[in-house]
Amino acid sequence: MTVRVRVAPSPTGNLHVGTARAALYNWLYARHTGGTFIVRVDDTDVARSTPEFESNILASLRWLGLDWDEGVEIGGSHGDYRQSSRFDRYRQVAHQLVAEGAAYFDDRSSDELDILRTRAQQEGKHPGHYIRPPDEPRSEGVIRFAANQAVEFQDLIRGDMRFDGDSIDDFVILRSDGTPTYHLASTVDDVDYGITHVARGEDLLSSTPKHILITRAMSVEPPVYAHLPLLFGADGKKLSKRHGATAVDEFRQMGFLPDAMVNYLALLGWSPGDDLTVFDRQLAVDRFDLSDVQKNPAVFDLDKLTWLNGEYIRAMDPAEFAAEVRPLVEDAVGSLTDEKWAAFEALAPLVQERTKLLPEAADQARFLYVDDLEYDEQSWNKVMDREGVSEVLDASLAALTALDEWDTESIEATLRRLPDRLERGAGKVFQPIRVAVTGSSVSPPLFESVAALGRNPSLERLREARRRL
RNA sequence: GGCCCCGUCGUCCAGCGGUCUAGGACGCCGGCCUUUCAAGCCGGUAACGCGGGUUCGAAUCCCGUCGGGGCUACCA
Repeated sequence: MTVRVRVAPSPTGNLHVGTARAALYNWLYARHTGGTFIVRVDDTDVARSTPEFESNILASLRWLGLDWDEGVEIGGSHGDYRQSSRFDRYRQVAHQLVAEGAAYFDDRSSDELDILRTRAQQEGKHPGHYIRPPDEPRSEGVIRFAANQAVEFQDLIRGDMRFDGDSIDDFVILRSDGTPTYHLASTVDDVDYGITHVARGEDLLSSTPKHILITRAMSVEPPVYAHLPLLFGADGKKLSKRHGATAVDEFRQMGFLPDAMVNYLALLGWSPGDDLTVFDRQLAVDRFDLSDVQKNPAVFDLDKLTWLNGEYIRAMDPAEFAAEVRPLVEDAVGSLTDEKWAAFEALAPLVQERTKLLPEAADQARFLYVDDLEYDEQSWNKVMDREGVSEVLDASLAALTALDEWDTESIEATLRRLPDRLERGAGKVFQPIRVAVTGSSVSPPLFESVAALGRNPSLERLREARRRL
C-alpha cells in the first residue's frame, strides 16, 4: 500500500509552528516511505478564511522546503484541494447519510440544546449523551451524525484507543446554511483522496472517533491515525500568540534559517537516535517513522532554536552567508555598490562566527557603511572616558598614518607595537581604537575591521574620536 | 463537571526488564584561549512525581494516586 499523507491547514491565520511541525512529520513520513505528500486547504470556515493567510501558509511551507506532490497549487486528478470548492460533495454525502439513517436533521434552537447540555453537565454526564435525535423527525436545520456507538482504534503513537458510545455526541456535520463542518469535510476529503495515514495534533484525538464513524458510514476503512504531541509555551499551555512568535513567517523575519527551523521542529517530539542533535533533512528522512514519535508534549524553546540557528549559520559557505546578509545591510544603510560590499565580504567569515540570527550580522557590518558613526554610549563611557585614551588615539593615529600598506598584517604589526611603547596593557590600547573605529566595544576582530573599513575612514574616525574626548 | 491524553535534568531528546552510581543537546555556573564579543576546548550543576504491586532484578510491565494538558461550538 502506498502511503498518502496530508497536512490540512486552515487559512485562518499564518502558518503556525505547530502546523509546520505536523506538516514536517507528514512530509518526512511520505519521503521515508516513498509515499505522497498532499497539501489541502481546510477553509470550511468561510468567514475566517482569507486568501492572504492561504498564501502565507503555502509560502511558509515552501520556505521550509516541504515540497508537496499534490495540493492546492498543483491541482491534478483529484480535483481542487481547497475545501471551499467541494461544498457540493460534502452536502451530497451529508444527505446520503440522512437517507441511510446514519444522520438526521435537527432544527432545535441553540437555547433548547443549551438546556440539554446544562442538565447533562449537572448530572455529571457527557452532553453528547443528551443530544440525540428529536422525537419527531425534522426536515430542515443542521444535519447531525447519529453517533450512538463505541469506537475503538489503534493510534500509531498512542496505541489502543477506546471511546464509549455515549461519550460521543451527535455532532453537526452540515450547518443550517448548507456548509460542512470540519468533521465532515475533513473526513470526506481523507476518504476521497485516499489518505492512508492521518498524522495531526493531539487536540484532535477526541474528534477521531467521529471521523471514524463517518468513514465507516461511507463504507470505507478508516486511515491509520497518529496523534502528535502538542507544542507548549514555557508555561505548559498550548503554544499560542501570547507566548511570542508562533508563525513560521515571524521566525523567518527574525533571521532564522529554514534548515535550522526544520532541524529544530523535527526534534520536538522525535529524535534520529545516536544522540544526534544537528542533522540534515536527508538523515531525518532516512530515519523517520511515525511510530517513533514521542507521546508527551514539547515545550518550544527559543534559546535552543537560536543556538541551532547559529550552528547552521556557521556551517554556511561564507559567500552564501554574505549574500544572505547583504539585503539586510542595504535595508539599513541604503544600496551598496559591489565595490563597497567587498569590505563586508572580507570580514564575512569573522562576522559569521559571531552570528546566531541574520540581522545581527547586519548590525556588525553597520560601521563599514555609515557616514556618521554613532558611538554606543555604554561603550564610550566605559572605554573612552578614562585617562590616557588621548595618548592612545594620538599614537595609533600617527602609527597608522605612516603606514604604506593598508592590510591586516601591516595594521596588526604596527598596532601591536603600541602597548609596549605606551606601557599599557593590550586591552587598554586596543579597546579605545575599537570604539573609535567601530563605535562599540563589541565588534569583529580589530585589525581586520580597520583593514576592511579602509585607510581614510579609519584615520578620520580616530581623529573624530580624539576630538570628542 | 464529563470524555480523553501525558508524566526521565529548568527545557528538548536517549533509555523499550539487568550493561543506569541514568546518556546527549540547549540553558546556567566555572576554567582555558583571548585586544572586545563570539566561536572552540575542558569541567560542573541538574531528572526517572508519589505509593503499591509483578519479578531474582524496574526509569523500563500492572494498578492506584497526584500533577499537567487537550476536547467538551452550526471553530478547526
